[in-house]
Amino acid sequence: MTSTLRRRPAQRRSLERVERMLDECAVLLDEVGYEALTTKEVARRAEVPIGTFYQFFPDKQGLVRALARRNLDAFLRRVTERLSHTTLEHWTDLIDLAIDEFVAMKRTTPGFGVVDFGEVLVTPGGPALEGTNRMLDSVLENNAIVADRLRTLTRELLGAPAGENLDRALLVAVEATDAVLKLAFRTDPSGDADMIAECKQLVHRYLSDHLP
Amino acid sequence: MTSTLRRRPAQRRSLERVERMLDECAVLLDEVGYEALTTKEVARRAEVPIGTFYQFFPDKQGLVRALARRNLDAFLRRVTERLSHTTLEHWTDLIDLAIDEFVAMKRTTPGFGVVDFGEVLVTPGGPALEGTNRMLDSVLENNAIVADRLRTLTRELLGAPAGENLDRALLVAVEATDAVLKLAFRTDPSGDADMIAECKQLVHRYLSDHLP
DNA sequence: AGTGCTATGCGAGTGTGGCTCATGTTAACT
DNA sequence: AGTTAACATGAGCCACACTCGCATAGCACT
Repeated sequence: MTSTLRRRPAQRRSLERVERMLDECAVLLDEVGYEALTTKEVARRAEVPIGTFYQFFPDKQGLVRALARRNLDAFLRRVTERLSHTTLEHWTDLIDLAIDEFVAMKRTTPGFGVVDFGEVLVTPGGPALEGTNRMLDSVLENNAIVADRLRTLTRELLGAPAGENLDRALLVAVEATDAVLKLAFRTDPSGDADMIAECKQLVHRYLSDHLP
Repeated sequence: MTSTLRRRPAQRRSLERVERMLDECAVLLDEVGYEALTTKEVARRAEVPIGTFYQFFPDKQGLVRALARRNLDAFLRRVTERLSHTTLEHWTDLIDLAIDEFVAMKRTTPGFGVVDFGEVLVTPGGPALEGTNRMLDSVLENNAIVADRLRTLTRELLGAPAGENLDRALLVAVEATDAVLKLAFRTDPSGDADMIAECKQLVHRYLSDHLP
């Protein structure tokens, strides 16, 4: 995939700028939501001229996509980090750990409540004429990345099981988890605890068909 | 809830116009997606002046929300219709029937692939300043309506079971189903059959904790 | 230090879309 | 026929996404 950025920031200054823009994008998303987010305001808050903004991001969606990507990286890093301090008894522990980490990020990482890994919006541009929307593709890909990582971890944990169906099952599980957790946070802005528990239950039940 | 329409069309002409606008909105969604959809174009295709458009719909989101609502009504009607021709053996048959009908609508109803019951987008406007987004609320509500209907049907089918947990469980199930089916249609525009099967499996497993 | 040359920084300006509102038209009732 | 209220209309307003041509900074070589 071609990078989500137009120009990859080479020098320190540019790199900081890109980070600042992503930071401000995140807090603005929390403040006003995706639709009301304006590139001008992001640029203004990050103290970057609008022209420069467009040197790095192809468009508004590109900005949000880049943020989603950063969120994904952070998530995987945090999960890996916690795994290095923990010994898992059962594959269900892995699931629970991942869900807990996701929930923690929902609560603390700015903007994560709105975009997490990318599913803010919005539309597959059908057989569209032009400018078809890459957003959903990126969700697909991002959730697929999570699923892939989980598969690897599961393999490591359990020796070497897994028909090819496991891949699909994990993807389904990730997608379902994503949706239910979103529901949990819509129901209760701090994350409905009962629903989070239900989410774990859902995934455990489902995956027990595919794992020991 | 206050109606999604500004003015309820009283006369025949107005009613037809509103229907036409929703129809054109649906096909446009398929053609260009949500972001690229313009109110001007919807109005133009429906042969309705833009001013009149805004007599009925509060804004672009209101239009899409109204379409989502119409989709929901159609879905419930179709499910009810099919139920009247079928005798269910088990509650799983109900689930399967609902899923099949949803899939059928994804395949045939214009715009349904993009908005179904409303989750096109987009954002909860945080503690936003103004114009906070009602879209997600409407998803919440719409999926809750589906869940509620399913609960009633289940009660009828099984006599009278069900702790209060069943309500939550059904909501979770609907949300998860929605997400997985979306995945199935992203993976394969005509609806990945294996994934649809997995979806049923997911829900069966999960709900078997709450139903006999 | 000076001269050319490329990469990067910049923000006024352009096109377009969402939405309004002043005015025209029809219906409803007396 | 006359009065009034409801409805219809589209030119125009404002704000936003995004561009483009000029300015500046960095660098290489003399």
